Amino acid sequence: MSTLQIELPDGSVKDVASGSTAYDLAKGIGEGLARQSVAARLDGELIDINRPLPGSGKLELITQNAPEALEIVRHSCAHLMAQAVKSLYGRDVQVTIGPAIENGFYYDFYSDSKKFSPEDFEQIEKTMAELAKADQPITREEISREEAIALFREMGEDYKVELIEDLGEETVSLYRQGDFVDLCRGPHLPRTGLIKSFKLTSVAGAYWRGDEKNAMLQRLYATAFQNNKDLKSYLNRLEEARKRDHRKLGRELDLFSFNEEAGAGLVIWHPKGALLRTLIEDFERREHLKRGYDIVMGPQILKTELWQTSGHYDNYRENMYFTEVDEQSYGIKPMNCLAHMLIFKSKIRSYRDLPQRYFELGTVHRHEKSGVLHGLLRVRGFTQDDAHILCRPDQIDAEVKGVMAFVQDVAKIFGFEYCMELSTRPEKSIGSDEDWERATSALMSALKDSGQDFEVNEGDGAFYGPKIDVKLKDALDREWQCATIQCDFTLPERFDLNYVGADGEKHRPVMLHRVILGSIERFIGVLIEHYAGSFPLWLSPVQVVVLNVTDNQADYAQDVYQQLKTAGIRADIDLRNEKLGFKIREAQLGKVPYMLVIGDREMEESRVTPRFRNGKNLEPTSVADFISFVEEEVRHYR
RNA sequence: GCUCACAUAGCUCAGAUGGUAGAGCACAUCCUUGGUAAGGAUGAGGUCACCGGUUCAAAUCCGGUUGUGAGCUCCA
Repeated sequence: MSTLQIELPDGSVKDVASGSTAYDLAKGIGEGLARQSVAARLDGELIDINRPLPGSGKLELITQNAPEALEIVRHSCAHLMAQAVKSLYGRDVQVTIGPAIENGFYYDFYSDSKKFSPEDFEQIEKTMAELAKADQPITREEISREEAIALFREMGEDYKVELIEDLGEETVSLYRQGDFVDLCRGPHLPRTGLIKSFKLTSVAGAYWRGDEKNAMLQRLYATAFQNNKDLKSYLNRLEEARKRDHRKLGRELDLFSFNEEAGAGLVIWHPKGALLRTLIEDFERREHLKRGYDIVMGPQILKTELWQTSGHYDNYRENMYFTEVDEQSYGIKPMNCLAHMLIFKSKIRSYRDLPQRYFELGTVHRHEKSGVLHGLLRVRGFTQDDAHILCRPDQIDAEVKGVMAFVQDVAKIFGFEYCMELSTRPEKSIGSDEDWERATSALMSALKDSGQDFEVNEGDGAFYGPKIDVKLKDALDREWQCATIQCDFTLPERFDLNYVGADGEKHRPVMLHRVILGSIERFIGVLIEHYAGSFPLWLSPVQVVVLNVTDNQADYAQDVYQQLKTAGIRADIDLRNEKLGFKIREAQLGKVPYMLVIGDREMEESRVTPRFRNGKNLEPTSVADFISFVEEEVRHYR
């Protein structure tokens, strides 16, 4: 029998007999290690702990608590769930696929008789627990493609048969536990007994292979962890996230609402929400003017012919709203670029005038599919902090970098973590290969120079050009695209934009579309969850509320309130005939940063006692000092 | 758009098997003048999302529409 040379992480090399498993090797080092190991990594590739080592190489044992083990636990748990479902429903349900995902795993089932509902979860979980407790060995085997097809066809698993047929491999691997067998690449845990902490979380529809033309499957979502403590802390985190859901906080803080009669996906901003939005918009105008942008404004509707010129009519029509008056069709704008093009075109431009940076808080309407609407994060009418930069090709680099610096400054002010992605040419697109190539490499080089890590999404660009996306995370760890920088060689062409170069000839400018916050609506949605509704002082719709202890201080409280209002501070006053504790509770629930408590003591000394929303009282202070304090905080975006 | 689920007072929710509705909070009035997260009493509020059907009778059963939620697909 031949031997394999296995190098361990400490650098030592062991000779093992061919046919040995990583488990055997671990056992040779120590019983405890063997028991703790759930898988191994041979030359970077994960393999089962009890699979004969396929060759010589560097071996690393993955122990139960290693981060890589979690994915294996979840994948094996997906099989366990499928086994439980099959044992409960037999041939009424067909298995398809079940991978591990970011916070757990899912398994898609097909059935025309069984409809899963959360009421089924308990029984499935119970069966899973029994199967786990039985500590069934999980074994791997390799069989030929024909044998596998015959096997799954015999079992009535049509989806598995289709998978194998499309796989194009001569042999496939199967995993068995008890009477359950699944087509799988692995790796898996050696025994079901290693699965200890799991919970089904939801059921939803999903298309077979993600294609809406295919059959609708039922997806059971679940999660699994290495121990109950981790599972519990994950479930708590979900609970916390639900508490800061912007849809819930939006109602509780009276920021905005939606109305069935007005229409889905159309935000109705209440006074406090509209004020918050105004604060953000004012911030945006200041920041843009500071950075050399010009504020412009375009109309809400433009003739349909113009949308044909731009290509939107051909590529984006199904998302647009149209209206007709006096036999003239108009498109309600889904993007702001058209008017900006017309501004550029309104006179002859010299190369010396470039770049032109047109900024607009542009309200757009897009007919999003009904099923995708989601609070403020996905709506049909929204306002973008949109700008179009028209520049010479040699200016692209500097402009893209300028935008990225802008994004970074703003993300810092709001305290967001973000990640960047580069999206390349999609199938449905306009423009020449050369233009796409040029635009893509311009964005790529700006990204590389910025030193930011980024991912590349092939084929995910806009139809008119490649883009850099910046994504922020919401409370449920979902990523939302906010900032985006899109390079566009096409629209200037279509609109025949040009400028006079140093050589006296006409040249084509390049256009950059970019947003910093993206949609103000979406940004505010993410912002609400980010701050859990407790906005920093500079953004709080109500910054200060004046609270009197008894009617006796009403006049003085009014006077304080007036001083605050005069100083431009967003103040409220609560003179109601209620106890101080009650007023504080209300201000607290309203997440007002500062409460100014005024009783007889304060009145006599012409002072106020500020209370911060974390419950801490500040020293009694004069109104003038408090005002300067607030102004200083606001100046620093705190 | 697709799958599944849901829609009862401003909000959060009760209302087996069909017999025209209830709680807490919020709101109003009165009492209470109380120093850091809920003082007390009384009262007002709903054509049970909308349209149609079954039935002697529908919040309850059926169909459709609208809206919402979880996903899928698609996007700021």
